[in-house]
Amino acid sequence: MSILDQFFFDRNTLTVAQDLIGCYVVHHYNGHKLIGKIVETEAYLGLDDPASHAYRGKTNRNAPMFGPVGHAYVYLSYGMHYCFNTVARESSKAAGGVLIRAVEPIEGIELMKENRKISCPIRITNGPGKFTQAMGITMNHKGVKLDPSSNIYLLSKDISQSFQIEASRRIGISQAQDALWRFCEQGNKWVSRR
DNA sequence: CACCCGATTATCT
DNA sequence: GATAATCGGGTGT
Repeated sequence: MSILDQFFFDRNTLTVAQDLIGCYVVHHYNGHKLIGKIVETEAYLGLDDPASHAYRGKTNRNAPMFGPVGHAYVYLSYGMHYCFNTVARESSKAAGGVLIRAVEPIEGIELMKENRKISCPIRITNGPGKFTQAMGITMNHKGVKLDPSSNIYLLSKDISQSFQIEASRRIGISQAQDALWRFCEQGNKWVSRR
């Protein structure tokens, strides 16, 4: 497995969103190593995607989506939950990112459970605000480079693993609802809805 | 399982 | 004042 670098993220946002399925989020956190396998993503484009935070241009909130690829865009959702995106787009585009919607816990599950303060095991990481809370991702990560020097980074998928990717409509949006820009590992029980 | 609703705050109208 | 890339607890079927 190798660290995903700028060359991985410097591609079409939809391509990256699909390629991220099966890859790993690693967070070195309070002396622990937390790892989750990505099982669900959504692509958000730039000025051409009405559902994207970047649609109306650059603001203080969405600035990372217009910044260098391979960095994190974290925002506060509904006043209480953090959502984590990787900035990804081809160089001709102004903005773009991939929302990580769900991961499968791989390492550090006990700490993830503590962070979530919830008993139902499947609900630890099966949603965009759930997995960030489980893995200790906060607004402190907004704009940081995804690299071991930042304590948060992504690893490539295990090529010995085989799975199908399913495309569907993005969840929770009121604009551009027909685009099939949500990608899930088919049949994985950690996907946010079944 | 389905639907309903309150929590809580940055951003936009 | 309304909305939002959400979540969990409640009630009813």
